[in-house]
Amino acid sequence: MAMDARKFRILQAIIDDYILTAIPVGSRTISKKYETGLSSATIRNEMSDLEELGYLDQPHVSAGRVPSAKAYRLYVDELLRQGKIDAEDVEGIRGHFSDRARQMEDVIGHAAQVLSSLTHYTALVMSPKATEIRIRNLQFVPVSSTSALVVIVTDSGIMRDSVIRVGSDMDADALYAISRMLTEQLSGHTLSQARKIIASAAAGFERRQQMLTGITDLISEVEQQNAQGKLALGGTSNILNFPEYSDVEKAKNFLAILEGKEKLLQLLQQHEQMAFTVRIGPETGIPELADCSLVTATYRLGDHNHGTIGVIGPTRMQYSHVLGVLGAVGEQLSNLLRQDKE
Amino acid sequence: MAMDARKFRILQAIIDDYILTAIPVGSRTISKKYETGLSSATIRNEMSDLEELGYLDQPHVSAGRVPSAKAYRLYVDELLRQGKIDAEDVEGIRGHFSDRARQMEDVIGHAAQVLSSLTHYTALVMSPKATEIRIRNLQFVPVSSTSALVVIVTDSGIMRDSVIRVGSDMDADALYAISRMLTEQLSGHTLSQARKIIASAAAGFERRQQMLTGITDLISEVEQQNAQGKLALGGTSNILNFPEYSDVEKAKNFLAILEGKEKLLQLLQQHEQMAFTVRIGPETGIPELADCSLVTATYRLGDHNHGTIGVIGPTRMQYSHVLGVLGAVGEQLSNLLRQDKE
DNA sequence: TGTTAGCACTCGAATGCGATGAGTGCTAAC
DNA sequence: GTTAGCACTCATCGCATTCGAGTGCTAACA
Repeated sequence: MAMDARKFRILQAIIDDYILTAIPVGSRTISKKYETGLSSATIRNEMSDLEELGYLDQPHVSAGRVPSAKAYRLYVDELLRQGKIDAEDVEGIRGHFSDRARQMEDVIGHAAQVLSSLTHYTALVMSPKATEIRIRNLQFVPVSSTSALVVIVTDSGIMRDSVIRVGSDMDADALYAISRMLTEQLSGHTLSQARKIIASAAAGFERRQQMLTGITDLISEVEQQNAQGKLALGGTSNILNFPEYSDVEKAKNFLAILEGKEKLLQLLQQHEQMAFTVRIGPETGIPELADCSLVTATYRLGDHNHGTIGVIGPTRMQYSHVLGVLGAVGEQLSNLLRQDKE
Repeated sequence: MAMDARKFRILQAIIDDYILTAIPVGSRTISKKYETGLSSATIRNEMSDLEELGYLDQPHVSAGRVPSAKAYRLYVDELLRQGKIDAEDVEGIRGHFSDRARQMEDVIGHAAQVLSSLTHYTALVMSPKATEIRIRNLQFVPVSSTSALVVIVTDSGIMRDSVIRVGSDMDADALYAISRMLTEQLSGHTLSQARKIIASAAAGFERRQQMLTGITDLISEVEQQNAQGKLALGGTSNILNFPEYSDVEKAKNFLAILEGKEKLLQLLQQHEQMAFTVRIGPETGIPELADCSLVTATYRLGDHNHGTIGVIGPTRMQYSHVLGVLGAVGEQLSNLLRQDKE
């Protein structure tokens, strides 16, 4: 016995129904609500087969059937193969982004909000992660007589600043001169190259030791932050809208995972650079998310930089809709950031 | 009939017990667990009086009594009056803060984590809010040929940056010259003064219109952000550990309030500059937090700046402990930031 | 050979009911 | 003023019962 077209149609109907209602679906429901020209008895036989094939589970004998992770996998693969993704009103989504949000951080936070309100699931937005960042400019801004703010601008448009101590003999003009010199030296180099350059130059400037280590520290920080990206969440409490999380214990575990962002970052990083990634239940590799699915998409920012947006919800997720929204939001985000860079 | 010393002692015992167990406390419990030399019958009479006075509620006739908001208020006022606040191991807390966290944002996020893990409630940390900020330095950093990053440093040490467009005729040196000029003009002035100065100067520089509005926009943004402060949360899912929030519907409302931070900010702002503020249940003014309490404390950063830290939990909160932790963390935070400024 | 009607069977969820016991309020005695 | 005693209340628990959605199987049908 193998999977045939009819079995597949019935399975789809079951999944569609279960996604909508979250209650185990019986043979009669399928034969009535979905116009298969088949009686409940026939459906029953097919369902029995589908269960044997591992696509359906039965919570208990007198309940209907529930799709298994394997079933969702098949379902999603088919969606992706056919490109059957809900077309989203891109213009409508653009409206949500109308505000000028300047700081990268605001942008990703905002995107997470939009994404969660459009999908009603929990949204994740990770800031772009560059594979190769080059320094464009480095500048000191006087803060007090003995400290200055170092600002680094990179070609991915990411800026980062930090206060360091400088000698008390450095006035604004001296700082500017150093800024120019360092920019000239470092511009166009990657972060790790820049670190080496400073380290080798340090030999000649014992007096400026503290200042130089401040700069290398900052560069490391930029590298580090960039390596793992910043993560913004939206709609964390949305999960409580779903009956599968009406159990407080489960909800707590879920929320705890969201709070300790490490695992999420790990999860988001291990995806290939595919347009869409769908991880269903056990595929997430996190026991606490065993009955959740994670759908992610990438957006681009220039050639070397890409960020990730995603949605976490129950396995019976409205995949088609979510994929559509992710696609549209990702596109908007790419556009927005492109404009922003200019 | 009025409140006398014995009634008060009994009320305290009831509150203590209820804070610990979360189950309505009966007369027998009090007469046995707490060494009042009184029988349950006497306690019963007193409890009846306390109920009449509005300090106790009775969920139903055959259950014990539960303290009312009014009772907690009395209890907390007494704690504060007597200074009966759990001494906290300040050294231990300092250990949590050992990492050098440079950006203000990291600091407040970190503080929220520490606070929530020490109290097991949900923690709020608001960044310092200055009543009067003066500009210390304003500088442009070239980003591309037509855009630059404006960095504003204020006397409260807060920096904010934003990208603005500049004419293509502005090279690094020209930008530096303008930076110097503007810094000279604006340094020492408050943000609103600075806005006016720029506006009046704009008349002579029609060509630089775009650039100048960019700057005033940024100043407004700093003002705005500063007026309401940044808010970090910690331990949002902690609330689910308490039986009063085992009802998913209530938990959802609570978490939704946390997510839409506006109401929280409002709440945190309306406190006087007192060492501690305790708002119990209805006193929060937010229906969704009707059975929560909010305890806040302030920390200082220089003379004009103060930030707020706080904890939200069920009304039966371990007030004494929370007040102790808030005091200690606030102190640590003040120290940390003082060092940071130097 | 595939489909369907019919029917017995299963088992979770809902309902009803009495027992239990924690806790109260009241009264009367100390 | 305090306390022992007692009747009373009412949420909770355990248990039996009913209800019904859904199944699997068999036999008849196209």
